[in-house]
Amino acid sequence: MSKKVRVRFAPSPTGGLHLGGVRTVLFNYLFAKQQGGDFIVRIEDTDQARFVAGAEEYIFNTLKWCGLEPDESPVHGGPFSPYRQSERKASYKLYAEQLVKDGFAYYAFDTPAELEEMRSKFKTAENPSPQYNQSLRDKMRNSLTLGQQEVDTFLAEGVPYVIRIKVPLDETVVFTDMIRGQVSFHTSQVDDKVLLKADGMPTYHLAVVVDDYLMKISHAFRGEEWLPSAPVHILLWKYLGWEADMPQWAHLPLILKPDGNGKLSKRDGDRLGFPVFAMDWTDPKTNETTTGFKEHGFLPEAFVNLLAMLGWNDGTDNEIFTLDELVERFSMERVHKGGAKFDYEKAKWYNHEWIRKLEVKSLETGVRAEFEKKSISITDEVLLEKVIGLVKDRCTLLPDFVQQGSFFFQTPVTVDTDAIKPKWDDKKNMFFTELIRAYELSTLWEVHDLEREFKELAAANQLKPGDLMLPFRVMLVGGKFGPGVFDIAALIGKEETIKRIQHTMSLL
RNA sequence: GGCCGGUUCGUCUAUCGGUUAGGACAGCCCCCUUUCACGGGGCAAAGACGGGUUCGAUUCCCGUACCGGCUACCA
Repeated sequence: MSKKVRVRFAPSPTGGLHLGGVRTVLFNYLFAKQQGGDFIVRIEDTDQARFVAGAEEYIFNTLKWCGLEPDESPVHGGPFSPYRQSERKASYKLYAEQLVKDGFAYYAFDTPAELEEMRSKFKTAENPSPQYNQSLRDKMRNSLTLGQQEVDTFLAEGVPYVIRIKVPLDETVVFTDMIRGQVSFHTSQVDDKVLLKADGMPTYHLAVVVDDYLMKISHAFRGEEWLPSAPVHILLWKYLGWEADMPQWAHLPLILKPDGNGKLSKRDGDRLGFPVFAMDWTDPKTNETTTGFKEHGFLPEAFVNLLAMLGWNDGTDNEIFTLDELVERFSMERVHKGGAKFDYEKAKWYNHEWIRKLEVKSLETGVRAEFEKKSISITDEVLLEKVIGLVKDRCTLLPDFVQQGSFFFQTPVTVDTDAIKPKWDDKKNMFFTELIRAYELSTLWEVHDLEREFKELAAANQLKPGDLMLPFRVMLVGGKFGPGVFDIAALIGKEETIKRIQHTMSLL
């Protein structure tokens, strides 16, 4: 029996969850579920300075909306508690000290000013950013250059220090990435990364390795931006003596800006007018709100679907998948290596397809919420369902339902009489006056009866129905839009239809 | 600058050495629709460049170019 699959998503609560982040969760989830394994969410809140209150809750709300509920997490519990790194703080220090004892790491007492000085001193045109590495560490104040006694004194006196990994001089770190195949780095290019910060918190490098080991993580998926630090992590797995338990790595391609270059950032959304976060996120520090896909009127099914297709496909022409279908079809082998530019038009297309695909019942809650946002309360459940069924094919985003359907629930506030006036004459006036009378007497109020009566009356008045339908439409909905006119009349009822005709005629 | 990664229509992509290089979004045209849409049909649109390997390269190898990532006591 093979080792159980355990995949973790490890967000840091420093803000909202953007597209790339949610896609990483998605792929973690898909792989875990497909393999019958566990999907774990661990919170990496080691960065005190950037930690934002409320961000953790936001992350779990997002996961919930997307339907990606974890098996283990700080809020769901699990056998490897705690799942917050801030609550695991004590153990990281032990492992860091163990590494020092074994000669794989060292104490460094350099102050930020000294580091700054080193960087400017060794900065050259060829090397614009000197690293704290094999050659430079001999010139700094650390337990490699200082005498044992001095180090002990510093430690005893509480002089601030960090623990850095001692990267070997001349080795090649080779590993297999599930997406990229064999990747190798020469250690001369890897710097002595800080493992334990002066505040006693671990850096991501130490924490991710320790936690993945302790939580028995079998597969580690993360964004491609982590590829360069992979050798540090692999060295750590080795130095901690856990090499046999090292997870399989997979570095996911990045999601890029639609225009220009670079990875997609939240600023791009504001700039280009589309959401980049899953849900609205208001940063309590700056009070700035970044809009989300949810609030833009995307369905979670569509959001998950479009994210999955940004970097993966099943090899067929099929582009529409449910979450369950994705779990079934997903394969790491088919995840792309290259980054993908985000295309908002295509994203909207996915939502349109999902609105068409979903049944009226499943759309009801979302549509009702859109109407409520516009202060249109809906009391007639049956009418709502009929309206959704009638207009859903012409809606791309949820707010479109209001545009396409508000006039079913309330009399249009404004009527675009300018669209009628130029061609309005006595003959038409007479026709509509007669139409009101005919409809008043009508006992049947069905679509085809309404249409038949309308056309018969038009013929009797020697008018072309085509010239009359536009005015009729404007009278009923207020403008040149909406589904079939007789469908509308049938749904809003006799009384309301007549009322709207009369009202508009009084304006002409 | 260095290291690592990537490169097929404008965009997302299919292609397991032999194809008229396929699909989708966007664009354009036509049809449907007595509104606006939806929908249907069609058009246009791609293998970065240069070398190899091979009977044959989009596909494999090398180089160049371009793009991206990283180069913090951030993740």
